[in-house]
Amino acid sequence: MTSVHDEIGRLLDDAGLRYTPGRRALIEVLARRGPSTLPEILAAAPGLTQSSAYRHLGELEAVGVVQRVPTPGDHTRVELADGLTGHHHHLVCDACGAVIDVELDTDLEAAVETALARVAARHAFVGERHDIDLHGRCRSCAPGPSGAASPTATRRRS
Amino acid sequence: MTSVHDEIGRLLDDAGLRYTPGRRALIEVLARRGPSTLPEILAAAPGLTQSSAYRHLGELEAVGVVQRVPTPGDHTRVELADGLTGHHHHLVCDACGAVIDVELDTDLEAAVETALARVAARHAFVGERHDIDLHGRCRSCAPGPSGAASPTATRRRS
DNA sequence: TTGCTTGCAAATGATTTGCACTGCT
DNA sequence: AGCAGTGCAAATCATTTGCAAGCAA
Repeated sequence: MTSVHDEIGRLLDDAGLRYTPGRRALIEVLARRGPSTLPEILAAAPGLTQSSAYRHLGELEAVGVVQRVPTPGDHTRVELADGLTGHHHHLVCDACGAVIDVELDTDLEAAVETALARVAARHAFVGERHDIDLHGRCRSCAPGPSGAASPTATRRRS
Repeated sequence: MTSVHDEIGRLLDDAGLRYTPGRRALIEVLARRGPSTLPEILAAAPGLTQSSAYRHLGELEAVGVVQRVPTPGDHTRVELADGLTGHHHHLVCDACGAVIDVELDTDLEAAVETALARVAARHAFVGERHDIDLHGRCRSCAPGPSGAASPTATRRRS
């Protein structure tokens, strides 16, 4: 596989940036764990500094390699951009902040796309990308049987 | 109209809170302007203090009267909860942060709901509420003819 | 060498909170 | 009296940024 790395390398290069080991480490963490917060990224990538990680995310977002995932909680969550991983949506746990990637039926996507285009036009709004996410409780945070275990944390300051 | 205010008053009362003029002012601003940031709320509601406004939003959110709207930018945007205004979605301008409320076709909503329920089940996820939003450029921020005017501001720190 | 990288420490700025006081009930 | 509301000022904490040193082209 001419893997995603080549693609990323090219995107960075086009912007006059280098695909350094630091950035690569960050990307690999995102590829491995999916939507993550900065603390999570730092924990998964020993050697990365907080400031550098933030800086990298900013650059990578600008270049279109990573994108923010809207979630509750104090930390911004980021993931590899749709363009690299394929279009998908999210199941967001409002209790622990966890995010699960999911894909929807093509026909449905098309229907949503069409409907949004219609309302957008009505407001002279130029649409670029749609988000669809389901908020609720993940397996670990849901009440009842299954996992009454400990949520992965990440709540608001209380 | 037994207006939304009664409903809100009841919700607050159930939580042992009072529907004070300060809270009412905040609600009225949201009802009037739709999704707003705290600075916008303060500007529209003379007499409200920043700390009180933040506190009110926290309580009102907990009681289910207001909800956060996921948007880019530094300030959290809030609006009256779906339960009070009717289910709707958003057109989010990534340039100025403006948010426009829109409603989608009932059939489409149902289809999305069904599809999400299916994937949620697959992940033992308990869904509660779905969000659908279209990101792009609002009339004022879109390039080209129409309004090459000044965006309503509100960007990231740059 | 010229410019992109980065670590460290200091700065920013949105949001939260402690405390004291006012006002319902 | 007893508890909720609220302003003010101080505290927090995620995120950003200045600066100086390291490295690749």
